Amino acid sequence: MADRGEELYRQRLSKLDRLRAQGIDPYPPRFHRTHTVEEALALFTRTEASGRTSRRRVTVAGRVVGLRGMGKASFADIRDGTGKIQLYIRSGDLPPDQAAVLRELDTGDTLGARGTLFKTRTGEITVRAESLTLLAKSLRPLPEKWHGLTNIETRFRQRYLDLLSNEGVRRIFTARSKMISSMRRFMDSRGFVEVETPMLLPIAAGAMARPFVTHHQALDRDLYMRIATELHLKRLIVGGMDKVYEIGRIFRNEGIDTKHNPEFTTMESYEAYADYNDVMAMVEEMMAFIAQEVMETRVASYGKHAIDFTPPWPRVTVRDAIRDKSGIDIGDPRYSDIEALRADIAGTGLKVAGLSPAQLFDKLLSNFVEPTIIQPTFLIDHPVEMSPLAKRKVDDPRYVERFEGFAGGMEIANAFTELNDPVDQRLRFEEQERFRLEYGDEEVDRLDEDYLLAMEYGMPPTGGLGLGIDRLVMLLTNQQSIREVILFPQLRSIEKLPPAE
RNA sequence: GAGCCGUUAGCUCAGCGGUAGAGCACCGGACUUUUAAUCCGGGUGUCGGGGGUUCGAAUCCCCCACGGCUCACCA
Repeated sequence: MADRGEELYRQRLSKLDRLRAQGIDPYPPRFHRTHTVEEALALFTRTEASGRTSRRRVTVAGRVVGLRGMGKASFADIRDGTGKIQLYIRSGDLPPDQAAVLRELDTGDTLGARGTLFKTRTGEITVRAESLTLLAKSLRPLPEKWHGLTNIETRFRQRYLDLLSNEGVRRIFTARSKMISSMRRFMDSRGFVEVETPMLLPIAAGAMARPFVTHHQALDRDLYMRIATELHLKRLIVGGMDKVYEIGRIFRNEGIDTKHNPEFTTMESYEAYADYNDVMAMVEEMMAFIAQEVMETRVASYGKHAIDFTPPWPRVTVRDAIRDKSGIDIGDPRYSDIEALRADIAGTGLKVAGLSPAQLFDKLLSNFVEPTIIQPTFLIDHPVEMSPLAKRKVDDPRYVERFEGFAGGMEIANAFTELNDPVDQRLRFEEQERFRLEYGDEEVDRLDEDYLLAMEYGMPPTGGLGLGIDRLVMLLTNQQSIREVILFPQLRSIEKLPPAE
């Protein structure tokens, strides 16, 4: 970056020199303001309303985002985290030793100002500055004030510029923060205990995904970044922590697109003596609660749609949904031979060569069903092959007690009545390992002996939940790309190539 | 991983085979209630990188990098 904007950069460096020559520290260590911008504006409004004529004195600070010189007077707009206020600066009002501050001032600088509040002829609340303190000189120009910063790559690579110039971006991340707080309040109020479990693991299990590999030098062994928090949370259920949840980052070594980032945030919860019906009811309530608290409505605008989170959400079995949308009944006895199912799916034009049974079911769901689900809906009772950690249905062991919550065409929740039969669990993991060998499916779940050991001590009947927070934020802030709701989304690094010979 | 589109000044963009442009920003000057301040003067550039075609390339062709969209994989 140092080779760009060289001219502007040099100009500002020489301003630093001139300031220091005047005895002004362009980066002083501290500055105490008496009011935030928001507080200063409120103070004036209150004073004015009470009919008092005395002018209130404030000290405010912020980044200079606008500068209008008028000869011996200047107007500067400064912005802090709470808002924007105008300064009216008459050079004659300033102490002589501050003349250089005004003379060398640029947009982008951080400035402190003391002065009295008044309203200009055009009705804007303004601080008439008696004293200016330069707090941090900026050496780089801000993005253009009118069009702002729109280049998507720059917005993500230099997110601070995006946040400075695009008001809506700040709102998205404020909403994200509020949603997570709101979710915590909801879980805490129901007696859940928030916990933290390891991110570096000897085996990446608990979900179907390809993991990142890393290496521990002292142990001299490879470790994996977690792909889910599931298995550790269930160990805590075994240990008698009956209601636990974790909000945290997980990592999946897969493609990047508008709905996927390699690291993303989930909330997983496990509740002893609950089943998937209880969890479904909790998810409905939680989503409506968060939407109401953060957006002050249960109906979110998403693209052309209005998504209504009000409970109860429709419940549709996976079998019915697939049959209605694709005409294929995965419960047909003919499909006990998986090749018959493969042939029929191929008949719809989808590519199915080499796919495992779980991948075939997923293909049907993701192509025929998921994109059509706009309003919040629970798809329930998945085939056992897709769900190695879920308990089988008592009346039909080909299916499990599982649900996925969909809205806006995206999966946002995945939950089941947890499998607590250690013998069946071992068989399921072994079946997954067979799928891995037979179909080369790197994304099947992995056998985790340490987890099986925990199960063998006995886990009570438990309802578990995984919820994608990034996608939830997308839905509630009306964003079509996951990169818009992650402050620093993954991008390729720019590597400078040496000049060709 | 594949296809399509894009990359020009600090920012937002035009130019698409014949001397590199505009607005904002920036620099110099005028201006004591402006607010996209205004007025006068100034263009600050490896046209993403490399190679090729051509008398001549920002412009046409090829390769590469990065980004966006669609698809594939996934949540």
